[in-house]
Amino acid sequence: MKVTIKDIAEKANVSVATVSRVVNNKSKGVGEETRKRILELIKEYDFQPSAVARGLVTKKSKIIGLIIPDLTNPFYPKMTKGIEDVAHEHGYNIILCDGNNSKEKEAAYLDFLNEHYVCGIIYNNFHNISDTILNKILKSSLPLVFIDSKPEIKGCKCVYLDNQRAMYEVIEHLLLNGHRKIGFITGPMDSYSTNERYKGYINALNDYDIPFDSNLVVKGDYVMKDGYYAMERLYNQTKNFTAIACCNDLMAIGAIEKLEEMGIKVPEDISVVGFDDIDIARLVRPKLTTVAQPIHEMGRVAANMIIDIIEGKGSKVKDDVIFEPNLVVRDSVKKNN
Amino acid sequence: MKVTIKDIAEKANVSVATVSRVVNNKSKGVGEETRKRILELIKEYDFQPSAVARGLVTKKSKIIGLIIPDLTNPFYPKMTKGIEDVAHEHGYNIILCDGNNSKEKEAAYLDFLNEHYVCGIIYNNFHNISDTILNKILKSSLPLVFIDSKPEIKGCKCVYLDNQRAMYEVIEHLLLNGHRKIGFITGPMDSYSTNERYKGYINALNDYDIPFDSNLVVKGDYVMKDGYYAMERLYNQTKNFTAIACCNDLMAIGAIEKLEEMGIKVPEDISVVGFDDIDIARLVRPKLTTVAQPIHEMGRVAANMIIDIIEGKGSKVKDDVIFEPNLVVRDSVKKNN
DNA sequence: TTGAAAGCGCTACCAA
DNA sequence: TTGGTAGCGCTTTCAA
Repeated sequence: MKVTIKDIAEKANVSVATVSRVVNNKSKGVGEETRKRILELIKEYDFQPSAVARGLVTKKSKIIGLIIPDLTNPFYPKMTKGIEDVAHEHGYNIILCDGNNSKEKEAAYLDFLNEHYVCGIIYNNFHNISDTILNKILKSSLPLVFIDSKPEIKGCKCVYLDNQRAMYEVIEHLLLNGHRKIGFITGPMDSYSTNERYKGYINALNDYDIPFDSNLVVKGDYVMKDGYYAMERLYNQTKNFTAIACCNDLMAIGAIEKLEEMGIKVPEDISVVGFDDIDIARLVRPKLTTVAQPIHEMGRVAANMIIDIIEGKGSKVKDDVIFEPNLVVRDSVKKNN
Repeated sequence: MKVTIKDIAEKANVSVATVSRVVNNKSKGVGEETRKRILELIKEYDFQPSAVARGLVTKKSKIIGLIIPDLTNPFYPKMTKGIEDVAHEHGYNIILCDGNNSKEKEAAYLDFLNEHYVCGIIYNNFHNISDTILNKILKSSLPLVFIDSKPEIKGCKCVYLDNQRAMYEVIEHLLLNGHRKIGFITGPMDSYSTNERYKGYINALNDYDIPFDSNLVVKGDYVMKDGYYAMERLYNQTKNFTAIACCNDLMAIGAIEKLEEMGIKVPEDISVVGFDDIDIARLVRPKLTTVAQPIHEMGRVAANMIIDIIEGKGSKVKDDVIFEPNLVVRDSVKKNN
């Protein structure tokens, strides 16, 4: 049987109110003598206050909900670590929800978190915010910070990378290395970051007077296998390219796998660039040229934001925190000039 | 303002008890007419019952706590996915706690979970169970399943790999390929799996009449960086080896990185074997020979076990479920004979 | 079929 | 400095 505050109160011959006071470290209102006695009892009986009962009264908790698209993409664990680090520094815990790349599951998790008195949500939505989800968000008065995306909700707090510029730099890098026909493997087209990256691709092409060719663009899904199949589809559509930019590293690696299987050498025959700079990027051969996101730091910032909002310091929190990309040049791009 | 069961009851002109009945799908005790009306109101006002209040009464929840050592080791996300899959099929949610390779944090999480009425815990302890933690476990009456370890607690439920045999097969493979001086990079020596793997190493050596040389054994910590430094230390101790077995893939990859940096070729000069068969293993060059754990399946089994226990079918749950390893031969071992 | 009411473990307010 | 107590939102038992 679990020991409750009432048990401790009885043993100590005081009221539950008094025990509550020492449990919550209210400095005043408890005599030194009494406090000591209660503290001892708490230790002796290993009393742990029920967070549930407490939550029912206070409507608060020290739990932050975190929704991410896919745990098995190393990008997200890294982000999660950043969030967890500062959360812990401030005494908060994280409940991690893996949306499994599914809109429905994300929505279900949103409900779940709302039912459980988390004190805030950090939301890394994979797809654009659907009406269902938007509705849930607007209805809920929970503090909310978006990470790795910028939904079109006025006044919402977001931390994200300048994705457009990032992809622009990738394409520019390819261009400057003499590539003219550049394939592009996207993410899901209804995702914010994919769209931004796509714009970066288009803009760079425009700025360098390269005609856009829709045959060079093929849709992917951010997982490795999909990079493999996207590569296959691209190759069936056209063989007229010397480089491919991918919307993430996982797909780039999948694409390279396919290319190798077809006897095509990277980067000698085809150059490939990734996105994210996950650990694997520097471990595969050729080492993957990619663009790094300061993802751990982004996690830290998001966590600080949500905690500020939770603790009533929301006014000093900026709406948008935008991070700059960092092109990491390795060995998967050939100099063509 | 959040709408409560009381609000719905008022709008529907019934008692909260009746609303509660329809919310909980109690088939009998509510008139068809009433039920319909309430259901509509619930939809209209988007009523979500408070899991917290409910938990306070029932002392149950649909949340399973999961403690893992380190999210950034791809092994654990994979396991987590397996667990989550089954959990979701049964209407349970996972609250994921990343112990960050720290005993203290694990202990803190154990407390955290106990305070929050999770209905069960799946625990992947990194280090051996300390007395503090053992105490917490014994005191708590929560259903508990250990995964990826077998603590010495009588009657505890565990699912794990036959680690000893797995490493035996690794060493045997090396031996059969003509290696006689085999280095060994361990995990933390107070971890169950490390110890078992170490025994496997020793046993194989014995069975093949290879003298044990303590200079060939060096301690690691299961992270990539540590493989790198372990390799360095090993090399400083002795240069008299042709192969190295590592207690996980991450360290194997770190070790290879160090070897390459020193101008030593894998596998031509030194052979390296990993453990776990995470995705990266087949992506690095040379492709890593390693031993696969059916980790997703292990997660599924653990989840099924805990749910069975939670739902009172604990008697049909076996104490131990042991999985067999699967040696995956790739390109990181040289034939020396 | 329905309602009234107790009570889950705690916090917070008011009174002593 | 302390205690009494209402009430958080729900489930559950008993009675109607």
